[in-house]
Amino acid sequence: MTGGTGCFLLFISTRHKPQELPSIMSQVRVRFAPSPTGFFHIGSARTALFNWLYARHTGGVFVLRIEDTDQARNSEEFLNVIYDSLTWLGMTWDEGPKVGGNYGPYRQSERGPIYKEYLQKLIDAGRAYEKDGAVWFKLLGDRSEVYDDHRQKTVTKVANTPAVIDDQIRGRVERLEDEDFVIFRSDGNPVFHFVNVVDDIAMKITHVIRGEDHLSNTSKHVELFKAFGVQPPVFAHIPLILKQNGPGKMSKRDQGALIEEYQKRGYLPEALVNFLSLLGWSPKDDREKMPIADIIALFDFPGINQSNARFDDKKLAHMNMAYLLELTADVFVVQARAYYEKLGTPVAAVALAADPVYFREVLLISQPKIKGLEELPAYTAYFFAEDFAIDAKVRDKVMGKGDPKARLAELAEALATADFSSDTAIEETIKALATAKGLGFGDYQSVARLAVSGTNVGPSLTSMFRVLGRERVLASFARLAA
RNA sequence: GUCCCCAUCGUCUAGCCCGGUUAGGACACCACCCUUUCACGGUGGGCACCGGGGUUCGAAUCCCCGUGGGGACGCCA
Repeated sequence: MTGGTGCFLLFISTRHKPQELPSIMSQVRVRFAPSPTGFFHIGSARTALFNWLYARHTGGVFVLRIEDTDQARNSEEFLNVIYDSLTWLGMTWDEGPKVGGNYGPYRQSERGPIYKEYLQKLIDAGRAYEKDGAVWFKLLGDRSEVYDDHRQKTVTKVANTPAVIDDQIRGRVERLEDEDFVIFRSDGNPVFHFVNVVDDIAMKITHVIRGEDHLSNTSKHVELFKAFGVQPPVFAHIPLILKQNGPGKMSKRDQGALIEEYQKRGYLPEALVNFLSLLGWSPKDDREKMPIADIIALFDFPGINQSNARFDDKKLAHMNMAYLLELTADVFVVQARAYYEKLGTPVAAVALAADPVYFREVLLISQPKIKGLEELPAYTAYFFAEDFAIDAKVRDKVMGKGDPKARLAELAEALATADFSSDTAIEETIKALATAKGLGFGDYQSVARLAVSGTNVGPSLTSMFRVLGRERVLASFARLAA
């Protein structure tokens, strides 16, 4: 699924005119560089997605790099969550852990010698010095002492080296002053700013697409690139995702923030990806639900917004329903069974133990009615239990109007000899009965539905009858009448 | 506090760059239609250019200032 060529890219990829785009003639190389310090959340997934989409759009390479330089905060568990979530969402990486590549290793904890080598370059150039046991990067320019209210101490600002970022989304961003910063900790481990830049150089990254929270780091990174004598990559700082309620950006602790939660709840990855792609990006026409191939074809920097987007779980649920609705019967059943298997609850176990053909029918008559797979167990529970509960409120309402017991008796008589082989056959039976009695379908429906399901919502009544079969339908009638 | 980014319905957004639109779509909400409940679908409705100054015949659109929102300010990433 390749999109434009290098030439095409030059033409369309700029909001502001870039001076020189590095590596513009060669293949695009982007990277997603998560740190395994917490569960994989919506914001990370969206950053990964935009990188992945850009790689696929340009026919470039999507690199996965693990930024695990902070030994104290990393864990293998979180690493696996990252792999699993990316895979589940369909974002396969071309280079990185598990798949390899020419610029490995792809875990920073394994790249010590490379960092030492690059550090030596800075030392040789007189751009690194030691202080308090750590190694600092030395900025060029006029230095002045300033009292910092936030940190409540005097700091040294370095000016006269305006770092210019030519951002694909923000335009030209300039920073007049900065401070020297640590690149190697006193424990000998390198720090984010340093490894991030070194690896982008070593891995020949051409475009850095990341959250806007990194925009204020970028001047530091640009200075580092310059110190190494390397043209910085193209930067694209994408808007952040704000939490649904309350102030601030979405974080791992927020409701609905974790990708694995959606996986557990049976959301379709295609729906989640489609929804995520629309958070901060627009195809500019009125299309929203789109196959991934179309998103890839249309995705590019000019379509990315500058303002932050607030997460909306209702819209995600709607997107999920739209995808669910168009699954073929076979795929839907496979997905639903997988969901039940992972669920592992008693209710799920009962359903899975039932006759597969029966289970399949139950699923299929429910498919057009539900918003998500997670509704299924409660929605269909009565299909798998003889003694399902009767909703008291619904019963009082239904049984309090007209003569429902008489209707039930009439319907039982008619169904005793009726054809149960198809929905239409059952429908004809009920309609004939209603006509004969001078009544409507609705007069029989509510009480019959209450009898077979214990509630007032569910699949089409005739479908339920067909799937349940005559015996169970009549038994439930008798139970309600008793 | 300092620095940086941003600003169209409640929310996601189109329109802004290249001033003239009944400011469009989607989610959510309301009503009606369809209908065998509930959904789906259809039709219609309410709902927005943050404020103030400019520039201009004319500003959602260009400029400035406010205000508001977001981010960064770690030997975290």
